[in-house]
Amino acid sequence: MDVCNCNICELKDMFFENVSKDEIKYLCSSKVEIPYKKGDFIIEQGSAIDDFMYLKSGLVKLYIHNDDEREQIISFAKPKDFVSILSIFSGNNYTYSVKAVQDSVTCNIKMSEIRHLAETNGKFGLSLLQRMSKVSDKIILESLEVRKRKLNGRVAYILLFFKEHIFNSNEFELPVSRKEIAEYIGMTTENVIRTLTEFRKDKIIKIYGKVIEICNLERLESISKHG
Amino acid sequence: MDVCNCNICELKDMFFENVSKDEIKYLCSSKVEIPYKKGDFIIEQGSAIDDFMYLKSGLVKLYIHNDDEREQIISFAKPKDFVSILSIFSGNNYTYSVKAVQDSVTCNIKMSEIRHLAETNGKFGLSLLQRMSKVSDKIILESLEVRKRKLNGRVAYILLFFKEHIFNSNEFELPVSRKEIAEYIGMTTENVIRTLTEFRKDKIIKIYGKVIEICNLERLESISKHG
DNA sequence: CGCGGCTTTGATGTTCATCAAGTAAAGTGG
DNA sequence: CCACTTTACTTGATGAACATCAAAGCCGCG
Repeated sequence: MDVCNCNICELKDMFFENVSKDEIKYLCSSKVEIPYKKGDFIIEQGSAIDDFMYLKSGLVKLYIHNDDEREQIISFAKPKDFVSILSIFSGNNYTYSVKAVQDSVTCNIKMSEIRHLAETNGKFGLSLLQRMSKVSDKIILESLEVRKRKLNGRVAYILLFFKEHIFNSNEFELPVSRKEIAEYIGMTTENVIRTLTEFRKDKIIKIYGKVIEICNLERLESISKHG
Repeated sequence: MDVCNCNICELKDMFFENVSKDEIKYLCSSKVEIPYKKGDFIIEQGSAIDDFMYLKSGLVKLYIHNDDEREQIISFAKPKDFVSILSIFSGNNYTYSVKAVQDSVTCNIKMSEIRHLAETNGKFGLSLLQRMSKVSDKIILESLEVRKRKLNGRVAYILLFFKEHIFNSNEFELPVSRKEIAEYIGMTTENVIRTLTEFRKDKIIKIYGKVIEICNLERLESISKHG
């Protein structure tokens, strides 16, 4: 697609099916790619919503910064996911922060242009609605999944989440700290560690620092399901 | 607006600003109003998504039916809220159930027509996106609010929720059972009751069966904030 | 090298779910 | 309309699950 100088942009495939070459050109001419290092802020809670952001590579966390220094992780976004989700069509400022947990690259398009395109091209608007809807759904349903589990079930759940949705392997390097796991599943760091240790003692996983190897997948799945 | 035989339909005001009279006529000609009695199913989890539903009056709960007979309440919808939210643009079947907790009336429009209108009228599509986005936001942020609290904070939170968002009064009849409160805030029925009793003993509220009177609003707000 | 953040383990106490048992209220069928 | 069944509500006792506090080792980074 030489209408766009971005050779690996999946946006086209994903939800621009109904967008003409001219429209893609229009969007792409203004798009900006921004690289981030691990730990960099991508979005700071409270800042103005100017861009529509999409993750090209890496891994980021979406989280809320509470008054009492406690952070709550809402969700992780992986390549091809939207980074701008909550609020972007309904508010002027971000209600959450986004930080890179791995080196990442975002693709940014001005919100005004997305809005304009949605207004003038209904099919595009509808695809956008579908995508946004899917993202919100996933977050809400995942949050209910986490909530109904006890601690060990939650830890098993997030390990399987990384295995299945991020790394596709039984062995992987945890991209997040124990503290961040705790902030995602709503528990304390100490208890996350204790649970991991328990899994190790029960020979369900092996732990080499940040690297986790799942040894007994069935047990882990069973714990995730039934506690 | 005599283009529509429905004299109190707020849809027009809310997100049909950019819709022509002909288009409103088109939508309204096919719309159906359905009354429900308290306890009636409005949507059953798993059923096909055919209609876009909007609550005209009453109060409903959106919830997930888990395998183990445990229900998790996702959210309550009040008049002018959308009843169809999750999945409706991204899936074919409902991932949740909706039940009337008070006598209610919904206004239903065929999804195919909403889709068609969104496709042909970009401004309408964009308003719809805004509304849907706002709903998802609210659910996600509320769920984080609940999650970060301890039991007494959660009970205080839901009492304030009813006071502020549903009844606008310090005295109201709880529209839900203790069990349903428990299913919403993720605790057991017994502990919800115990907490209410505690609030009563501390003279923060008065309880007459289903009727709650908030006597010490500041205390209740303080508990909701700081536990 | 030393500081700060992450990790780990243990001890302790609080919070909460579970079990049990009884009362009250509300729907059901004769 | 009343006996009957079911569902909602309430209280207490118990133990499990979990947070908190404390202390120490580890690791990366300036």
